[in-house]
Amino acid sequence: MGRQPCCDKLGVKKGPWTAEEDKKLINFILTNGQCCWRAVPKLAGLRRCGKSCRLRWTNYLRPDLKRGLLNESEEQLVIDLHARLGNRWSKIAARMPGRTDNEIKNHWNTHIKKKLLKMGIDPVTHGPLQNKTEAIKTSSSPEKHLSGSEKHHHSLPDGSANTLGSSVENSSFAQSEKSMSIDDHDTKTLFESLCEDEELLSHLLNEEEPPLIDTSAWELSDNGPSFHHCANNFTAWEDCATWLLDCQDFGVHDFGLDSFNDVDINILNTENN
DNA sequence: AAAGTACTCAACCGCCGCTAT
DNA sequence: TATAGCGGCGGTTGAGTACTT
Repeated sequence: MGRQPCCDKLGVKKGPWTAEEDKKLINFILTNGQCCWRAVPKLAGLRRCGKSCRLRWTNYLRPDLKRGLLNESEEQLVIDLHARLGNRWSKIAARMPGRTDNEIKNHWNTHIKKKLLKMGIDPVTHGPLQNKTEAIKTSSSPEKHLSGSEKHHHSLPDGSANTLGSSVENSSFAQSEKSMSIDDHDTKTLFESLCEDEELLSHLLNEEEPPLIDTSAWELSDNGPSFHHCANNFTAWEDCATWLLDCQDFGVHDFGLDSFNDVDINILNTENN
């Protein structure tokens, strides 16, 4: 015998989440932390599959998420990581604090892919386009067209490997520096440190599991509290929940935290009243 | 102003590796 | 050891929105 089914498929709600459902999920996770997702719907009083709850939380409700479009330097980082890792969006997202795999995947498909094609770069191989129409047809899944080491050292048509360094020198990155905001600068610093980190670089090139980004160093704003406990470690959820509730009193934006949108803030306000 | 088209992105689907039973 | 659920992942879909004609 195997395990018990994760959820009763009958009576499970699908489709967009309501504010009420979000509220229940947020409250539950802030109170109990991330436990087994299978149990979450029942315990939180949601008629959702555990999988759906996990997705909603990780892609939308998580307080450490950045919001808004990726800036130019983030885009460049995605392009570069994609050149190394292919469509492994979760791996790419792991190197971009505050961004989700889904978000990066969407952005790749809707913005970056087109941008690269426009620039005459094949989004699959990250080399010069040989045949634009062919590239468009096959751009969805790099790994399917590459095998073994090619996955990690996407060869250019001329046989030379597309290296991290070559992307740094890439003109679009240089251009992006000119119009860089403070946020851009932070990401650029991250990107540069990535390039300078020999150990990480070798991990990337060898497809080993790279050293995890030290999320303890994350600072969401100069003035506000950092997310030391919440970012990737949910063992201190009581602290996290307390801090989130504190945010209501001071105003979330005062902390430089735009992670919660208006709906989220309303939810917290309602809960507090 | 209305209709048609293109775009965006949240959410679902199905697969895979791991693991509990 | 076999079976089946869980968690996670990448691919895809479709409703809502923006833009164009």
